[in-house]
Amino acid sequence: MTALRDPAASSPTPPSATSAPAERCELCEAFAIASSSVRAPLAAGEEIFRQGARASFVYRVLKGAVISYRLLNDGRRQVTEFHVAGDFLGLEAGLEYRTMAEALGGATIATVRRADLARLAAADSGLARALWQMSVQAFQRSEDHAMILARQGATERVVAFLLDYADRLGTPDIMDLPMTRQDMADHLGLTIHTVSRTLSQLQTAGLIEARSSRHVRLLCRDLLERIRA
Amino acid sequence: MTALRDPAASSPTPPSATSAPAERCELCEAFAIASSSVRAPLAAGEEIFRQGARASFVYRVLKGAVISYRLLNDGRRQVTEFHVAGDFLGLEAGLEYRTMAEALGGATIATVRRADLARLAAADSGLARALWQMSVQAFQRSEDHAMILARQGATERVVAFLLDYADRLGTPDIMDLPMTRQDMADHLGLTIHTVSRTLSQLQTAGLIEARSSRHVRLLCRDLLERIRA
DNA sequence: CGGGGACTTGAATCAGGTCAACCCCAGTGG
DNA sequence: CCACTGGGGTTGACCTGATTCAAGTCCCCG
Repeated sequence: MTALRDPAASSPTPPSATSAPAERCELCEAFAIASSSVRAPLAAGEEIFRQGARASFVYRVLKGAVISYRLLNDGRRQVTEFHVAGDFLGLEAGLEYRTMAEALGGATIATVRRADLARLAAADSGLARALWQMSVQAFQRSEDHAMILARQGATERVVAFLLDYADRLGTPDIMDLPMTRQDMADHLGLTIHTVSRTLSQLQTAGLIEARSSRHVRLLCRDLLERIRA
Repeated sequence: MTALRDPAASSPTPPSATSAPAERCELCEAFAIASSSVRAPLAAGEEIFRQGARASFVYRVLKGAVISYRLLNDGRRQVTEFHVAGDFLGLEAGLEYRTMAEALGGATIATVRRADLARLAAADSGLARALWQMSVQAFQRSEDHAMILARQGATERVVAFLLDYADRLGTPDIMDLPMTRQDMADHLGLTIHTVSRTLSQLQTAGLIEARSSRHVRLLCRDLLERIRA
């Protein structure tokens, strides 16, 4: 299915991208050891993998951001995660990818064959453990998210999203939001209208400042933290 | 919070419980090999482990059911999962348990030291893989649940719960619900009232039959499946 | 300049929460 | 044996907050 774009697209990008944090290094090493290729920057909306396709590759975001979402049979979609530089994708899949993944903004990603990773893991119990930990982390993130969806109101959801996203970016006070309001809404279980309204209210309340609709500044982090509960 | 009740309550139960399904056998074997102990049947509400405690053990439900939930700082709780015979608990934890776990009805559980499991897994890449797969499954269940919480209405949530629970029990048409309405509500992100009302509506619609409040019969599985979307 | 997509905002609507009353039943103690 | 109590459950009336419907604005790009 997935029209994987020409895999050896060349364009020899400098191997050291700016921002990728240095943790999770068992896996980073594996990415270095296994025949990893770096794809040219992807255009916004460009597909990385497709829900239901055989999960043959694992990816890492080097630059930019990636959205992953599931398509429901009734046509709606649920955005399960936004991935930023340093994050891995596709690790938690079984045989098939359970989500679609596509680039937001001009993302750059690295690719590793799942089979290569599995081969390395069979020999290296440390790597196996690291892979396991990645899934545990994904699970815990998902549970945290479920908790927000189950019990929190619109304001809490939006604030939780902003704080969480900021944290993953290294807690900048001002940040760029590469996703649309619709993407946020589909992530938070709200409508685009409610998200928009809520952001407006946060701004008039003086908690955030929106220089433009995609550019937000967090003003009172402590107050925001308190809203998150 | 909940006082731990006398741990060695005795009452030597027959070791072969009825229902535990035979899949996931790498892990079952590990349970057999590692110094596994079987606890006497637990009374309803009896604590298995506590949120925040060091995760030294992994458990398997042999009989009955177990509820696990998280306590929020504002005092509310989110029920993350109901575990039935055959299910494992505590595998997906990091260093500490992220949830409370306690027995519903008279559950029997087996216990294995985490350290023993880790030791076995370091030597046996098949077991390591099985452990990893368990976390992946937990993750996927959590994501499915998040999807329901994000987008579905009360009816869909309750129906999804009934069908899912029935599936885990081996898809019986009639089943016993060992949890309270409050437990269901805290799992589904609803109030006890809405759960109760919804069940009543499902009954008057002829989709289920409630012999008593804890005893439900699913009448039109196909219709119910359709509601689940 | 004109068109379209992303975003915002107001008014009406409705699903689920809140408040409150009530039932049912198992224990318990007089 | 029965009255009392308390927890679980059901149900109605009302209220609130998010969705829906419907305009509108902003801005990028041709």
